[in-house]
Amino acid sequence: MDTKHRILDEALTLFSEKGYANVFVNDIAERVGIKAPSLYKHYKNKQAIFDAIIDEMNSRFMEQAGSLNISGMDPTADAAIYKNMNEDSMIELGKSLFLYYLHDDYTKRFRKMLTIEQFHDKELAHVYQQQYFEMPLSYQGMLLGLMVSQGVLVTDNVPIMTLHFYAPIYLLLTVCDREPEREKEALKMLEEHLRQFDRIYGRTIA
Amino acid sequence: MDTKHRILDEALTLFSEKGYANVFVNDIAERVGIKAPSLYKHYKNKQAIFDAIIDEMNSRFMEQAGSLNISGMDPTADAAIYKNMNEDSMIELGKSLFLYYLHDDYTKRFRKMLTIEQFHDKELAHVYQQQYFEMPLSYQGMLLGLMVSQGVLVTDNVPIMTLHFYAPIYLLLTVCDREPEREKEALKMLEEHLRQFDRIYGRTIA
DNA sequence: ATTATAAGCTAATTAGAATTAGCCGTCAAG
DNA sequence: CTTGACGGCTAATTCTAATTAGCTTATAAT
Repeated sequence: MDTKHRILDEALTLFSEKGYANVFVNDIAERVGIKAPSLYKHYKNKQAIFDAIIDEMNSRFMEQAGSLNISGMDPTADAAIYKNMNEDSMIELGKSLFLYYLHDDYTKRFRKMLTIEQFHDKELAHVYQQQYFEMPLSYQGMLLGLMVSQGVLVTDNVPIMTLHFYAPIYLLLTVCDREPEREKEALKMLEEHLRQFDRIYGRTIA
Repeated sequence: MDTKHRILDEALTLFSEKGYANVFVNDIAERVGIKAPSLYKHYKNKQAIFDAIIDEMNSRFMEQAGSLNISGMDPTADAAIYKNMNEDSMIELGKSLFLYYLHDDYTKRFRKMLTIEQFHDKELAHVYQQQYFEMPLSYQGMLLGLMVSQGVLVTDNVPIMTLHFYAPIYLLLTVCDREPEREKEALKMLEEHLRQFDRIYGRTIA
């Protein structure tokens, strides 16, 4: 990774831990292993570093299509997989999804940074909203909707069912971001949540 | 309200909008209608203002016992009320609870501030966790648990049922904090969530 | 070989914000 | 009435952190 990217990388780490205003260009430079003024050979100023992070993130998200989605592939494929799954493998899938978003380094740091900075400007609030609300709900809604039309799940209100699927995941993710030592506990709740979700909306009741 | 409290009040407003580091003591003073150096007649320094806000909040929470609880009264009383309610009045109750936490000035500003500052130090993370996770889940869990033992609701896993009740409320609250103009939309989802929750766990299925 | 460019460094400079010094008026207690 | 605490003000002061200036080296293209 070249210096220019190292800067973004280290800056993101620091911003996600302390927030933009509490990170000094000096801190960033130190981590990268250069002196602060050298940063200016790569970026116009501190703000430009922040902006570049947002830009990079936007392009990553473009490729990715959906953030908190099931497999990262297209929903039709996901639904096909899901259809033939039993409860246990569904839980495994949910858990590995959760763990991916919890541990994937980039995703995680970016999420924490956005959490801190979301109130700074309207645009960031909107990015957050897209990433952790619109996109997961719409993608997962599509997926779960397919499963409903295939009779795997039963409901007359897919969006709310999707909310019931996703909201606990979101909540548990925020818990782990803030107190990583609760991960085990959160995973246990996640598992029970998925099991219960399956029982409520799944084949059994149908 | 005397100057000392006005300072806390205005500081909280500013901190909740921009975060501690982006607020200058000058901004606070201006809002209060005094000059910056005069602040130091009341508080040792900027950090002391922040600390005083946390302290005040802690004492408010002491009185309050539970944050995102049902009526703010004791759970036994709440459960008694809830038992004799129909779906519509339950939804009304849920909505007014949600709106209280969404609009109550102090609660709202404090929540936003904590959201921004939660990663600064371990202690704040813990306060956040208590307020928006432990307390609501334990209080509401007690309440819903009573309803289960009275046969109003049916489940074999009260904590998860509680998570299913609360997580969507929490998610919708964070949506409105970040984009207040979506309040209407969020309220509609809230209502559907409560209706669906009632159908899933409530009398009908029982 | 020469030169332009990229990327680093040290040493200022600038700018912004927190805090301190020190003065003044008010008012309540003695 | 007078004194001391309270709370306010203006004018420094200090600190910190971002940024700029200007020098140096390495390398790649001409």
